[in-house]
Amino acid sequence: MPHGALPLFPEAVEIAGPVHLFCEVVFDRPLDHAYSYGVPESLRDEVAVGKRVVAPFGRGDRQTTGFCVGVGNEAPSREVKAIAQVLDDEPLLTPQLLRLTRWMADYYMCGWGQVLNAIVPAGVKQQAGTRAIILIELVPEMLRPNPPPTLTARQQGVFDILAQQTDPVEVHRLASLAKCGAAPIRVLIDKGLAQRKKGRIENVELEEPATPDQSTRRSTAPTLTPDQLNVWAQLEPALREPGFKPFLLRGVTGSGKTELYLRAIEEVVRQGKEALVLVPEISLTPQTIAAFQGRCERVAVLHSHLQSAERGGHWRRIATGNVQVVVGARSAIFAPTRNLGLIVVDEEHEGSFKQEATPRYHGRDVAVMRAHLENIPIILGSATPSLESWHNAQRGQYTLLTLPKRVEDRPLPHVQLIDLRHDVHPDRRLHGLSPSLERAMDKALEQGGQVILLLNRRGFSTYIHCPACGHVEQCRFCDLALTFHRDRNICMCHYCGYETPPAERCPDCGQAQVKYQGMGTEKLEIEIKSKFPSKEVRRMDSDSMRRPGSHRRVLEAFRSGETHILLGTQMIAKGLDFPNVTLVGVINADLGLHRPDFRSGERTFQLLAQVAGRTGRGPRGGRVLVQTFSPEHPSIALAAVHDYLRFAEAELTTRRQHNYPPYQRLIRLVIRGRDQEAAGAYADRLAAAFGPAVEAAQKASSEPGELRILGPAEAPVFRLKGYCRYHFQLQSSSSAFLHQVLRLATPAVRPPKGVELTIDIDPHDML
DNA sequence: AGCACGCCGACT
DNA sequence: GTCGGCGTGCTC
Repeated sequence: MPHGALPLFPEAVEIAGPVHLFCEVVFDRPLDHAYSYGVPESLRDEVAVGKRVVAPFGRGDRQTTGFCVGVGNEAPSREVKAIAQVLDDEPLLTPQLLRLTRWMADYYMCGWGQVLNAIVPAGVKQQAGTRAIILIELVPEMLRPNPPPTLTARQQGVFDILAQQTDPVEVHRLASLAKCGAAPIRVLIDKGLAQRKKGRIENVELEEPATPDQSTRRSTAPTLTPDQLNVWAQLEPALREPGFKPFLLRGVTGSGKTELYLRAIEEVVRQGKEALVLVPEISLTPQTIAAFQGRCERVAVLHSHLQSAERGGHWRRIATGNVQVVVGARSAIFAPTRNLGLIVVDEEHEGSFKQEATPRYHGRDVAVMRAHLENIPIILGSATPSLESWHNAQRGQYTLLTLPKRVEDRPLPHVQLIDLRHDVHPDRRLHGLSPSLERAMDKALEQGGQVILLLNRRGFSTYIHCPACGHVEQCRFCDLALTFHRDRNICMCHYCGYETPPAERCPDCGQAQVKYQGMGTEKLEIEIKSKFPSKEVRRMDSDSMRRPGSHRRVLEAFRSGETHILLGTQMIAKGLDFPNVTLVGVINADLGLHRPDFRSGERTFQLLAQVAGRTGRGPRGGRVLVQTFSPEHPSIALAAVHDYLRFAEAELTTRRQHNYPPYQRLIRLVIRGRDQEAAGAYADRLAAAFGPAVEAAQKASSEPGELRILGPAEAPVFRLKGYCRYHFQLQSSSSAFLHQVLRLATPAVRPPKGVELTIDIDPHDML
């Protein structure tokens, strides 16, 4: 029956016989379509789109959990089985999320059920943090027995209490309200006057939007700079009416992007809608959170370290419309908002938005698709936009908004490149600090400033090397050198986590004097402490930040001025805002540059720009010293002069030359197996299948598709976690054509036992 | 993915 | 003779 239509002859509906109900179910399997099931009479009131159901699936009719993605009464053309159970009281997904995940399954080439399973938090599926309760309500007057049954005084008391209630009451509460036991309630139900209803309530008290201290709460909005006003003038109209409007907000560090996000959020919240803010996990600091909580009521923060019950609680609060602003990392894009009005993706260029497990989605790209499906504006913000987004802005897909200057006209810091080929220590040994950087630190500290040092490598030494035979200690499972961690006296593989105690002598030639070479943050810390013995030094990397709260403690000590020098990995490059930092030193800008990855130049530029932005945020100004062996490299030279535009232009030119994104689409296939022969043979079989698949795809499509296939080749790191790995790179200007070729080629050539094939759409990690 | 069916090799 | 390897195909 169409929703809202009243039947002309109510009794006619009754005699139309039982309307059979059917539902469509998707399972957590790499299957690309839904399966139809019948809905037994007993479940017809419970079944609903977005709930999970249990159904017999496969030859053995195994009871399998799946998501119901459709309900209807049109009988399927084939015979169907019936669902056995409905698992959820309420749908776990909104219609918008169902559409979004459907798109993801197609685009990222995996099962719809796999996507759904991955995005619904475990705490929601287990209904952790809630418990089932029984609610009692009166039977509607028309349906009560006639004549009315006689009631005892107790039963009448319960009845009267229920009559006063507007909502169903929990049994125990009802008993205490009526000052009786369970018996009179049960009798009331038996006599047909009251009925039971299933319900579910929160078990745990959610930490309420951590009431921020009064100083930050409802902090007043600062006056906008002329640049900000200009951006706001373009943003505001888009927030006032529906429509998919993507914006790319490029604002140099310290230019006040966050203030614009906040205004935009306040605007949509005022309209009674919700806002969704995606930030990189690493930026989800107390500082960031406070910025949002200070200006918005009812903020839900989704960190990755939430307990599953907490996460489930937030999800339910969002689903019931009790949250206005959701702030979170990648997976927060799946927050089940009811009436979304705006999406913000901060630090849009960050690689951590890409998930490196199935479904291998990119949070920013999913965000853009969600905004499109919800018909709402989206703001992608960055000081150094990804070239994908930049290209989209250049060709008018996104509206470009620019904040070219820092607030209060503070200059961007002066960046000086130190050529490590010439600027060496008098003793000729390689130190972390060049003489120039050491002098600059002396001066900055002397004047009461603070120093941040970036070294994007954790551990003590990055390789262990025998000077006699040249042997380098490698991971047993990977083609990678082990890093020595002095704190824990262990050699460790940073890819698979393999650990082994340091060898006394070279395992190859028996020589006793193995050298611990290459500089990591631990070694740098020791060097700094010995060179600045009177100063307080703190290190921040994933090793020293293991304990909960250590992050906050280190940052507080730095903010208070107790710590003078803060050194660390890229963890310290993002978002920190300390006005007293007058010097930033980059120990080795080249570290990421020579990786076999077409984005290495982009990443280097972004990292330098980010870390440079950590200084000069106060009235005292600041400077940046960047140590490098390749000062003429465009990523480094242009970062030094804060010239994103020229960098983007240069980088886009090379991307075009090599048919890399954003000009062409890229898909990477990785084949891995413990047995090298089997993996290699499969890679060859797959390669042979591409020819016919391309031909078939060309025949099937109207426009001629082109495709470049690189591979099979050994992956840059051939052995990883004990697997031998081969890979392909497929490039084409048409994403649809790439997908089509893969859909034709891969089902025909299935990997043998022990070999796995991974399809990575728009890959980031190329190792 | 998971499971059943089915067709070939080395064991009680 | 059968147990069990894995390639193949299907799952409403």
